[in-house]
Order: sequence, then structure tokens, then C-alpha cells
Amino acid sequence: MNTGNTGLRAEIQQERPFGSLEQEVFLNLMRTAAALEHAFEDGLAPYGVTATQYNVLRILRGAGDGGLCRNEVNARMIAPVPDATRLLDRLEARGYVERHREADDRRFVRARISDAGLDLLERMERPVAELHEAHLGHLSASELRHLNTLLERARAAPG
Amino acid sequence: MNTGNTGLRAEIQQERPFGSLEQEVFLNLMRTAAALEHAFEDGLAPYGVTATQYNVLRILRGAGDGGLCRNEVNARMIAPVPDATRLLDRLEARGYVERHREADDRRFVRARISDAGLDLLERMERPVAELHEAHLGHLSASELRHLNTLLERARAAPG
DNA sequence: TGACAATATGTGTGATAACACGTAATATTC
DNA sequence: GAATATTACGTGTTATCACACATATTGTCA
Repeated sequence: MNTGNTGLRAEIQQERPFGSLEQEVFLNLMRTAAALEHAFEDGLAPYGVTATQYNVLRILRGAGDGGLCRNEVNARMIAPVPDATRLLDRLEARGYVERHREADDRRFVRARISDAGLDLLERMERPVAELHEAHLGHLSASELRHLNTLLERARAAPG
Repeated sequence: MNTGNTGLRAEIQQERPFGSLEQEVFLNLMRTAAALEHAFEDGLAPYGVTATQYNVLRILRGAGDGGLCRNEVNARMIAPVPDATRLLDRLEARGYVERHREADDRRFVRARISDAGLDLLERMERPVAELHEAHLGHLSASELRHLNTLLERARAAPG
């Protein structure tokens, strides 16, 4: 029996050391996020902005008149990108963002959302809400809250 | 009071027609998925493959000797890509995948995982399990199961 | 059998992402 | 106050993605 027990323990420790539950959650999370993101991008396409660009505009609107410098924008993004400069370049080229170098500390370039950007966000507000409703509205409020809690806990990995 | 009530209803119907709970879940999901994917990519980097490539190799291993044609691979991916051809090109160039055109129906190109690909997956198995454990192991089994259920339900959007 | 449609894959192109490195401005230290 | 470090941003380059279009093979129907 000792042998059997040892074999079992070996199997537990070596064959399935962590169980595949974590992997299942990982795959499920990637799949669900990819599906929702893709659907969201499709909904945003008519407005000519990507989800990332929309995210940046929302961040800049939230920052108000003061605006934000490049690194501050990046820090607040859903998924920080290593190339925030050219992301802001593109938004500036389309007239949604204005930039000017700070007089106090000339290293900073402050980015602010333009009137055109604010107008775009306003026009998108309702359609975006409808997108989210269409994609997640079949879950109950209780399920949504529970999902939020679990996702936050998942993100709070130790170390 | 009627006016007040009407105002409230108008606010409920127009200002916050769907509540922001769905949006909160969406943002949370994107954030958590991005963080986990980034951490996963970092863990995979030493092996020289991206998460997408790893996913394809797993799919091809699962398909066995028969292999799969391009569209079948794409259909099974976590996030289908529009350019599966060159994704498989790159894996073939590295020797992890072998392809040959089907004799029966010469439109098909069957992709199979090579011995080198199988070897790579075997070497990665343990480290990958440890990655998932490190990223999600702080959740209880019950939480993980619950999360799986909710994610599956979220993905099952109507229409 | 010959025209046409359907299927499966390949290719060309421009936009974007990721990474490393370069530059300018400010802070710090001695 | 001069050398060095730090901070914030920009640039160059390569690989990759995404989209539309092209090619090749097979099936269908008159």
C-alpha cells in the first residue's frame, strides 16, 4: 500500500502538479476576452477608432483640461503599449488630441483631448453602451458583480 | 412629484440606459486578460514562441498524425487570425510543423506537428503549468470553477 | 464537356506593434 | 558648478496583423 500511496503521490506531484483548473480558467479567459474584444472592435469600426484609441480618448477626457503626459496615459491604459508616442501621434493627426510641450519642465509633452475628440466620444456613448448591453446583458446583475469580483481577484496575483 | 418621477425615469432610461455594470465587467475582463496574457508571453519568451504559436502547436498535437488543414487550425484557435498561412509558414520555417499538399483534394494543405515541435511542447509542459499556477494559484478551486462558469456564460451571448 | 460557383489557400500592401537605442531636459552629487 | 544619473520622449527597424484581392482545385449543372 505504501507503494501505491507513493505512486499516487508521485502522480499528484508530477503528472498533474497543479491540476488543469488554472489552465482551463486561463484558456477560458483568453477566449472570452478575445470574443468580446473582437465584437467590440467591430462595433467601434464605423467610428474609425480602435478599442485602444477609444480607451485613450476616454482617459484624456477623464483627465480634464489639465491633460496628461505620455507616460501618465500609458499607466492608465487597459493594456499599456510600448509605443504610446505614435499612438498619440495618430490621434493628433486625426484632430482628436492636441499636444504641446510643457513650459515648466520641457521634458513633458501634455496631451489633451480636443473638441472634436469630445464630440466623437459623445456621439459614441450611446452606441458603446448598447454594445456592452448586447454582449453582456444576458448575465444577471448578480452574475456581473460576481464576475467583477473574481476578475479583480484573479488579477491580484501574488508577486 | 410627477415631474420628479418623470425626470428620474428619463434619467434611468436615457442617462444610464443599461447601467455601467456591463461596461465595468468588460473593462475588468480586458484588463485581467491583458495582464495574464502579458505575463504568459513573458514566460513563453525563453522558448522562442508566442502564445499564438504555442496555441497552434497544442492544437496540432491534439489533432494527431492526421494533422489539420489551415482552416481547421484557425477554427480551433483561441483567437482566430486572418493570416493563418504565414503563421504556419513561420512555424514550418522553424521546423516545428510539416506541411504537404493533400493528394486526394489538392486544395488542402495538411499541417502536422513535427518531432521537434512535440519535443518543444514536452519541454514546455511543466514550466507552462507553473506559470498558470503562479498567476492563478491564489484562487481557490471553488473560485476557479465559478470563474470558469461565469466566463462561459459571458461568452454565450445571444445572437 | 464547358461555363460557373464554391472551397481552400496564397500574396501584396499598408498600418501597427514590439524592441532596442538615441536625444533632450532636469535633478543630484560631490 | 561640472560630471553623472534620471526622467520623458522620440526614432529606426523588424516582424507581424489585417484587409482585400488573386490563384488553384474541385463540384455542379445545363
